[in-house]
Amino acid sequence: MTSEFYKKIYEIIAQIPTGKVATYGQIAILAGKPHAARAVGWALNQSPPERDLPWHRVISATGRSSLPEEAGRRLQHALLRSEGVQFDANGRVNFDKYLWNGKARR
DNA sequence: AACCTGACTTCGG
DNA sequence: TCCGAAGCCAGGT
Repeated sequence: MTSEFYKKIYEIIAQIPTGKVATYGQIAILAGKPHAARAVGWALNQSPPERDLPWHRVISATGRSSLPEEAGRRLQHALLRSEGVQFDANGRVNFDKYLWNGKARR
């Protein structure tokens, strides 16, 4: 749990700017493990609320929400929409517009 | 240590 | 475009 890997993932996700989204794979790469996309999802699933992580800005490579439950997907959709991220008719995000470039701000 | 599971990704049909 | 199989990682049993 308290591994450096997790901390790194949390660090990275915390850097995703408002109005942008990132994929699990992208985060895995930035964390130093290009093929640990699934582990990233795991980390998020186990992430403590007190971290105040913008988990909703993390979506699958297909541009859709990967949450297992309908309610969760709706919430994520709503949160992103409130930040200005638009979804197309198929419920997918336009990466050309909203994909995070991976650069930390500040 | 082996096996299963999951907020993933990629490739082929 | 959609579906299924295979590959990868960390955790839990």
